[in-house]
Amino acid sequence: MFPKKIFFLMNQPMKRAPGPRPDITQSHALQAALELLQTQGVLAVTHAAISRATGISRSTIYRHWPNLEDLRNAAIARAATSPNNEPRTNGPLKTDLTWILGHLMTALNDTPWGKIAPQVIAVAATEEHTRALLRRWIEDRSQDVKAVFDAAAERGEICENAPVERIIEVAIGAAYFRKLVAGRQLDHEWLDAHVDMICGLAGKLPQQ
Amino acid sequence: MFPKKIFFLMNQPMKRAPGPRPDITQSHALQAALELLQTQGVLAVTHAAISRATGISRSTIYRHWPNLEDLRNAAIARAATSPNNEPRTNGPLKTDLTWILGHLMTALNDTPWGKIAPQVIAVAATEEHTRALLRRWIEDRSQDVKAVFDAAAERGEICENAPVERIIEVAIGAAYFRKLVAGRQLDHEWLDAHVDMICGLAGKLPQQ
DNA sequence: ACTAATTTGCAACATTTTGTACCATATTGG
DNA sequence: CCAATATGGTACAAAATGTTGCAAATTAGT
Repeated sequence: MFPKKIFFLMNQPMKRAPGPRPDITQSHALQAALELLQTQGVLAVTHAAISRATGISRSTIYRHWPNLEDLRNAAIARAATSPNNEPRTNGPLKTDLTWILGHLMTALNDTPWGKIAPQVIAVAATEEHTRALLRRWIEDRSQDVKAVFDAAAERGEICENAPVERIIEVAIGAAYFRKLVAGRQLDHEWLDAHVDMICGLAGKLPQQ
Repeated sequence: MFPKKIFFLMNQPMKRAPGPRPDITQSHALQAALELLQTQGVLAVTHAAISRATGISRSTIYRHWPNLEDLRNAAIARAATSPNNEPRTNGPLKTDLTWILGHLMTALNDTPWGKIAPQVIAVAATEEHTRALLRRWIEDRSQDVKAVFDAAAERGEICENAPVERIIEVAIGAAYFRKLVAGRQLDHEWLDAHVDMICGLAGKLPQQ
């Protein structure tokens, strides 16, 4: 509030700055966009559709996002907000991996991201911002897993020359593929077997 | 030609069956659709766009595919025609795997499928035919890899209780993820390391 | 060559989607 | 109460999306 007084002293007429009203609108509209994205794909995310779903007038939606691309990007950006799942790095590798990959499993099973990711990946092929967003998401998840491996290495639990980067790629990639491409289920049985597999990779395989 | 004579003998007036002209049109149009799909995504595949690209009149395109969904499905179906890459099952596991996963790599790097797959995966989320198509493609690739593993098992090269299904999922899934989601490159260096990794999984890992 | 069947291109039109402009009203901070 | 902004509504423009009817070109069979 105070900074406004500074402006008040300037010679410019300088609008007296009536605070913007709390934009429940934007939040409400994006929520609807998110649901459309999940249930009917990117193509369904439309100014008109959101207007119908929320009761907010079409012209208002246009004011917030002047064109389709902006609107869809906004919806996607909202969906891609990473849930910060702090990796645990105390226990043995297997325990830590189960924890962090369990989080990944949950994200794919029970959050909007799981349903939206395919759409995001497709849009990323032709749209710059979405590509950056996706890259960021992947990077974040990779870092989580890497932290686990680094800690394990510190404790001497894994082979020195294990190709950690590749192993991370496999650990995350297999989950993505199974769930999003092949359409198969991620459950605890899968998780246990997957973690075992990954642990096996890190422990042995002398690079040959 | 002869069967028509049979119809000629029937009492019905029965159209005299002038053969349809060779539909270069359909083929030409789909080719353009494919290119649009690759370069600009599903959204760009439009009757008007194809008309502009090919010179074929808009109404003709509409005659072949009465609406957008049909048109896009046709373009996708054309892209998803599997190149039948006969797996080799003679040599040692490592050699066979390099062969078949090399084919997968090539498909993702150098064929339309590599660029289109993300679009297909996204559409599959809401469209039945596309989902079936994708499922089929995955199934075909999995069978190729499975044939290699089965032969290796026959020769006693892999562990009895190795989780072959999961290993296949990892072998293919990692490639997909690396290329299509993470946007990283698939090259021979990657292939060699990947095959080593997969071989390691099949050979050891006594299930614990 | 002639005929019948079919495909194509063209133009005109209807409908929906997408986007813009303006104005009256409601809401907000001071 | 005032000034500034957000909203809702209507009207409109432009493009995308389909539809229809007709003349011309193409094709297979006779």
